[in-house]
Amino acid sequence: MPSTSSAPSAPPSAASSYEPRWLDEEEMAAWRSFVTASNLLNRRLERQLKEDSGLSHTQYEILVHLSAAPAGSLRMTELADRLVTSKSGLTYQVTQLEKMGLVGRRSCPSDVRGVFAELTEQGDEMLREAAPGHVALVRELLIDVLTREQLAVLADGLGQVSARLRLDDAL
Amino acid sequence: MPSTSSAPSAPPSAASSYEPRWLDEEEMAAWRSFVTASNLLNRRLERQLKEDSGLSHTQYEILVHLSAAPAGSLRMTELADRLVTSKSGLTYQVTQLEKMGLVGRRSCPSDVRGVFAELTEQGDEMLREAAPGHVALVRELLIDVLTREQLAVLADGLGQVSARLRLDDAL
DNA sequence: ACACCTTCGTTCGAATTTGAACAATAGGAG
DNA sequence: CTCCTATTGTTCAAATTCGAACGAAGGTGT
Repeated sequence: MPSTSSAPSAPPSAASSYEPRWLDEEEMAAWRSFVTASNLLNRRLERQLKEDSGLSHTQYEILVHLSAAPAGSLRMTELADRLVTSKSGLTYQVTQLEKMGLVGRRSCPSDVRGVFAELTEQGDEMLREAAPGHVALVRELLIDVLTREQLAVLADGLGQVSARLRLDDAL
Repeated sequence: MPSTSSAPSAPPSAASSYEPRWLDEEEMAAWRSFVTASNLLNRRLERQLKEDSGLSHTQYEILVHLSAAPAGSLRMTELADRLVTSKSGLTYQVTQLEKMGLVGRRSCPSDVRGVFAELTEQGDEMLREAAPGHVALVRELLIDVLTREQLAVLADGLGQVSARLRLDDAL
C-alpha cells in the first residue's frame, strides 16, 4: 500500500506550458493537514451543536458575533463579512433565527436601506446554554491538543493569511 | 470601537451550572484565525477553480485523491473517508463527474456491493490542466505567506488534531 | 436639482450537502 | 450451513448555500 495520504495538489507528470512550483513534501503536509483538520473539525462541531442545542455551526456563530458586538447588533453586511458568508446566505439564516426567536431585525435610523440583526433575550440565553459544550469540544479537539507555542504560531500565521485574504477581497 | 474580531466562543457573563474553561485571548485568537482563514481560503479557491476549470473544490479534490491512488481508483467509502465527506455527498459528486466524463464507476471483483470510482483519461487531463492554477493560488495565499517553521508547526499540530479526530470518528 | 455610480438587503433558481432509510451482501459465531 | 450483525452504495426529502439580478437609497460631482 502506498502512502496513506493523497496529494493535495498532485503534480501530474507533465504540464503543457510553464511548470509551476509544485508543493514539496512539507508544504503538502501542511496544506493537507489544514484542509483535513478543518473538515473533520467542522463535521464534529456541527454534529455536537445540532444534537445539544439544535443549532447549526453557522447559526451559533451568528449568535456569537452578535453577542460580541455593541448593543448585540450588527448591520447585515458587516455581519456577513465577519462570518465570511454570502449576503444571501446570511439573509436566509437570520430569517431562520428570527423564526426561532433568537434574533430580531431592526431598521437602521441613519440609512433606510440598512438592517440591524439583533440578539434577543432568548438568543442570549440560547448562547449561554450552548457555549459551554461548544467551547469544551473546541478545547478538547484543537486547543488542548496543541502546545502554547503551536497555538501562537497558528494565531500569527493564519492571522496573517486571513489579513492578506481580506485585503485581496476588498479590491 | 471594541476589538475588531468577535469571540469564537463568547463567554456569556454567567452559566447556570459548572463554569467551563473559557478560551483565553491567545486561544481565542488561534481558533478565530483558524476558522476565518479556512473560510476565506475555501471561498477563494472555490471561485478560482470554478472560473478557470469549471470544477468545484470538492470535485477537484476527488480527482486529486483518485490520481494519487493506485490505478487511479478507490472504493467509494474509502474515498469519502479521505475527502471527509458524507457517502451520499460523494455519490452525488461522482455522478456529476461521471456525466462530465472525468470519472468512471467500476464494480469491485471481490465484493459485489463495492464500487470503484476511477479517474478517466479525460479526468487526468482535466487535473493536469487545473492543478497549476490551483497550486499557484494555494501557494500565494497560504504557503508563501508562512515561514518554513510555521509550515512545520502547521503540519505537525494540525496533523495530530486530524489523527485524533479520525480515531474518535472510528468509534 | 440632475445624472451616475455605489451600496444595501432580499429574492430567485440552481446546485450542493446531509442524515436516515433501504436493499443487497459480507462475515463471523455457533 | 444458518442466524445475526455490520458494511456498502444509493435514494430520498429537507436544509442550506451561492451568485446573479433586483429595487431602493446613499453620495458625489457638476
